[in-house]
Amino acid sequence: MPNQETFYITTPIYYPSDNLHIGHAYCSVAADTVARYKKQEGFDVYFVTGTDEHGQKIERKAADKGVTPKAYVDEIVAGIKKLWTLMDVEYNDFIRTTDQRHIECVQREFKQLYEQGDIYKGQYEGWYCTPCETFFTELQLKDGKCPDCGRAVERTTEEAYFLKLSKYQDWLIQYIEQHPDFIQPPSRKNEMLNNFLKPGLNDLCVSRTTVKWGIPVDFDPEHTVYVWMDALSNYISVLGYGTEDDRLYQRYWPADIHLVGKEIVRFHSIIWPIMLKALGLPLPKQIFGHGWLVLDGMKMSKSLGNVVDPVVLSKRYSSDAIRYFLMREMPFGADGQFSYEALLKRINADLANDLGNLLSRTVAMVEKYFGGSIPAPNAYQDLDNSLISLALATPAKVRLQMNALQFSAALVDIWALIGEANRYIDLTAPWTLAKTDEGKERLKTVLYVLCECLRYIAVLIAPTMPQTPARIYEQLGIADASLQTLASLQPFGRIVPGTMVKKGEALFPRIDVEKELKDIVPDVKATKPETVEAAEELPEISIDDFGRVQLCVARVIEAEKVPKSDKLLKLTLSLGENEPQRTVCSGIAKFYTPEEMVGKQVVLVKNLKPVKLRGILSEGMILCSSDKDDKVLKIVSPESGAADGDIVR
RNA sequence: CGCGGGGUAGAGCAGUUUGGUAGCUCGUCGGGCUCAUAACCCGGAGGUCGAGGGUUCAAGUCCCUCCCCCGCAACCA
Repeated sequence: MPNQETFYITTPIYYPSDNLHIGHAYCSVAADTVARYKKQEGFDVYFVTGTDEHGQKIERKAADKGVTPKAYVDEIVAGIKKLWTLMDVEYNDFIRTTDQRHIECVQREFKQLYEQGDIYKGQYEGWYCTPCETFFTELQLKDGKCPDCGRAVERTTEEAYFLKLSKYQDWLIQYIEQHPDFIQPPSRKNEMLNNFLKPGLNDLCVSRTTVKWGIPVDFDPEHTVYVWMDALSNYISVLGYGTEDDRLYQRYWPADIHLVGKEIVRFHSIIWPIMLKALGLPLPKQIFGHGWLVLDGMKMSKSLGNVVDPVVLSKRYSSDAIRYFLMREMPFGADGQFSYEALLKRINADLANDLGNLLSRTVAMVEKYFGGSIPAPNAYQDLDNSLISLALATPAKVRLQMNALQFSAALVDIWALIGEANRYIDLTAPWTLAKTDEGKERLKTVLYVLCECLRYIAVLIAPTMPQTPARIYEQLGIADASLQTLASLQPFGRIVPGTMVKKGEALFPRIDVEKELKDIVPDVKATKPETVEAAEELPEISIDDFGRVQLCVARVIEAEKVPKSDKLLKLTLSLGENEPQRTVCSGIAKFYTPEEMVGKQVVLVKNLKPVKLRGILSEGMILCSSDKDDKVLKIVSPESGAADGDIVR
């Protein structure tokens, strides 16, 4: 055991602000499938999942419910663990960022990095939403407003700690280029290099004073460790890194695979390696970014009301069926379509018709023609040999695909064997053979070969479908565990003749798709809310408030497209003889050409704080009307007769 | 010219590295079989391989140009 090769695989730690949907299940099932496969291959596997429980969103959700954040997440986490049990996701450990072991680990790391100068204290500048008491980055803002409440935000600064990403940038670029397998699939690697690393990294803000629900910086308790530094550390805190008993860490780190969604590849392939490098620790061998399950071409999300609940699905069909579908339907790495129709068709075609029926007809024939006792084969003929050689070749094919995380392709290879076995029955026509004595001798070989193929199939599907193999072995009468391993697939013919089969229930009963679709499918189309959020009403303001906004008439004297921007026009405005001209960038390029803007009179917000947009200083903004979806946009202009510079009120 | 992915039969996809009769699953039509979960097996119909141009004896595959979709980034004062 101590010399056994190890394999450490992780899922992301999920954010328990709500119950998980099928997309999360997809990721965990994939990780579990790999873990099981590697165990089958004889690796000493360690598989970890968990939850990322800190942050404002949870703090607020808990407050809304009138419970403590911990109580709130406890409940969700219990649900998540139940889900994994239900779906046979068999992890070795479940790390919660609220675990004491994790908290201490993060604090130690933080302190070490601070002491060695990789974390320093600076000023964080961001957009602050006062009612929500939250900082947002430029990116998080929605239409320049608070993404949570939709109200205006203001530019503010606070004291914060920063991680020196910039210091390690060149090293990381080189590392990624020298280790082509580090970020997979390759498209993601290119994305990281071109979009983030090569343009240059900004140091990362790793603490907040406004967030309280998090891990305190122990030497400066005003500060809370912020998001990624907290979350990413889970992969080593769960192994006891830095504690007295760090045997797991010693044994399993570095991880073989961090399986993550494509939206967080960035953090795992930039921040995490830099953290580890700074700590002097080895890097994980691979970050694999998988795609999303999309429903009707849209990303699944609560607000769209198109969330698919894995609990409902697993209970209604069987976790094996759902797992099979998830792993079979999408090429891993790319986005995949989810639809109930596709799910049900897969279950019927692949599981009920091909696999289930193959077992059913084989066992039935052994019972009918040989009283349930698997006969000893006679000499193999060409037909037998071609099926046998396919069976023998399949494990290697599967191995190749599984090691590349191509689950779908691996299952296709297994199903090719199933298909050949079904064909074999047709070609050998056992029902005809059974009619003569000579034929019956031949039939012994045919049925033996079929049973043995089914055993192969059961072994090979086990990582994806943990429940089904036992049901196949039971019907085949195979009780010997040593005949249920990958190793037992060499040589062909390990089933002991005389083994008694026993017909059981259908492995996967056929589903009446039409009827089922009517029954189960929540009317996604109907619940897809067109008006997801009604325009939020702003609070009343006084005339004085309004008076603080200085508006005036201005005339466009020059207009040009801002390079590299889809939406911006750079306008030069005249405010009359006595005022200097102003430059304003306006997001109207999709609606107005520069030519048609020149000469137009517009209404300018004169005392707006200037900002740089695309490197151009914009001194004010011009008023426009637009519909809810920003599909229609019209400049607000005074009627003719107004002079440039006139006040608007 | 921001980066990346994609556009192949009604649907979902493979094939593009190393040019050489366009393939798989589902659906559809016809046939076979009766061991089996009305399952299984065989065959047919259905494709200008996003558009245009080029290289070549030969292009889904190589080169150029363009269009469309998606993701990321940027950005909408």
